[in-house]
Amino acid sequence: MLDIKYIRENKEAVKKNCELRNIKCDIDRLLELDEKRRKLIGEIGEIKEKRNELNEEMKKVKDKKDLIEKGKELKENLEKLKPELEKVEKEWKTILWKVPNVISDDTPIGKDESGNKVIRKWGEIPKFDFQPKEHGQLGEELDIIDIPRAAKVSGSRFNFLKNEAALLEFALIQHAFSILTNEDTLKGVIKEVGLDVSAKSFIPVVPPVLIKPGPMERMARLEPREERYYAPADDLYLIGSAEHTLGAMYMDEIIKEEDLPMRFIGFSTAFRREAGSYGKDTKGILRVHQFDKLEMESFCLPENSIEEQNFIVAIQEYLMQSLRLSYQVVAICTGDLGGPDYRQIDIETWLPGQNRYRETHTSDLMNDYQSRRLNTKVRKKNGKLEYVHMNDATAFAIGRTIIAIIENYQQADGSVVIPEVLRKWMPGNLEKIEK
RNA sequence: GGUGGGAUGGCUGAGUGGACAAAAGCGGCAGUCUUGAAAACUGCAGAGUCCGCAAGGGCUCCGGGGGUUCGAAUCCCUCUCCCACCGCCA
Repeated sequence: MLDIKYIRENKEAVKKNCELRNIKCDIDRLLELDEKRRKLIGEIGEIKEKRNELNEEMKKVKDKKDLIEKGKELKENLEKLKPELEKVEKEWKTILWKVPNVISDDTPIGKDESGNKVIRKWGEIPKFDFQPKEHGQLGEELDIIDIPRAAKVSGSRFNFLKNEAALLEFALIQHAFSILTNEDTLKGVIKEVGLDVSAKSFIPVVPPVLIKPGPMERMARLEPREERYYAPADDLYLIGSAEHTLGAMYMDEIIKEEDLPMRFIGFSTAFRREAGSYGKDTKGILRVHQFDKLEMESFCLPENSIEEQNFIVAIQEYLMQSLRLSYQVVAICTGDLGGPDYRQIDIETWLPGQNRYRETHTSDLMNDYQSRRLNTKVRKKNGKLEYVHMNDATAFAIGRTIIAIIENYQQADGSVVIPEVLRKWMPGNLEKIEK
């Protein structure tokens, strides 16, 4: 959420920001409620002040009868105002939590995803001297992806990853962990793109995949609720990304400045209901209810957060380059940005089976939007407290990365070559997936 | 699932109806001493929110919510989490 003081002082800018982002938010109503709220807080404060004075007197006096009467009267007045404040505050908070984040200067203005801007491309679009197949077909022919049987036992949009596909998943995990936990490798990445950030390595984590509604809401990730799997018997949600539990890890905590940046690389399954995406990407495993993902989460000082995101994107690119997959880096425009985002950058990877780029990575810079809700702060060296800035980003969405590998590395004979860097993580240094 | 014990500031921990924003210790910051550091000594230090240009002042906060009372860290109810033991279990 935004600082209410900021909204008070920048009413028009906040309104315009909502418009740019296609998010409906009644800012006038919010400020009207804000005024009421402050007035009530003042009135209640005055009554309580009187009550406290009365209590002081009470200690000195022997005959307390009159004072107790006075106290009762104050109590009555107080009881009248309390529910009023509660009501106002509830609506106030509901609107306040809906107000989207401000945006970075370099976020493109646009209505919808058509306004997104390609910032750069890497790699050649591969040319085949045969008709390249889609991953679904390849997966079936090679007996590495089984969708029909998954449909039988779990329903649509599920899959069994088998044989080399299952092994590829673990190879990708090992590959990513070996890079992100190695400070020297990270130093190399920083040097190559000329950034000025710490090379501190990422802490590997396997986080919980169920989360309580409170922390989920404070991550600004509970909505859209219809997108979440929910276990009512225990009042828990299944996470849609490791970000949800990783980001909430330090809620209600104060981090020391010298411990920042704090970087995590989490591995977890991600669960998505994909409500409202009927008929979209129904072939293959591009859009599924359950997939495994490696996710980066970073907490840093406010002044470093843009550079931190640039670093994170550089890591994403390094990972994709290591697999020799062609991609484009896309700056997401105002109309397509997630509500909590200050700046969002996606990576889209070339999929020969679809003959186009598809999203494989996203990188969200939230600034203090989440940390203000989560109450995650940093104690600066001068003793002052500030909200930390938070970044989250995909390292590998494993399903989609496997799609990219098998489609880009397919051969005329229907086999798939395994990217060189992954072979050492495959049993027997496997080079090729064959029928 | 059962029984018992807990949750107090950055940390440890005292506090069982008005004296308590809360002892003490550790840690932090500043100073004295020192060539410098350590030690010792002295002093300063919670967070949130509201009013105010500011100086300053008010209110709230002792795990969360509710209640009793003129008044609650303290009494009652409830929830959550933690610890110990038992049971079950990968």
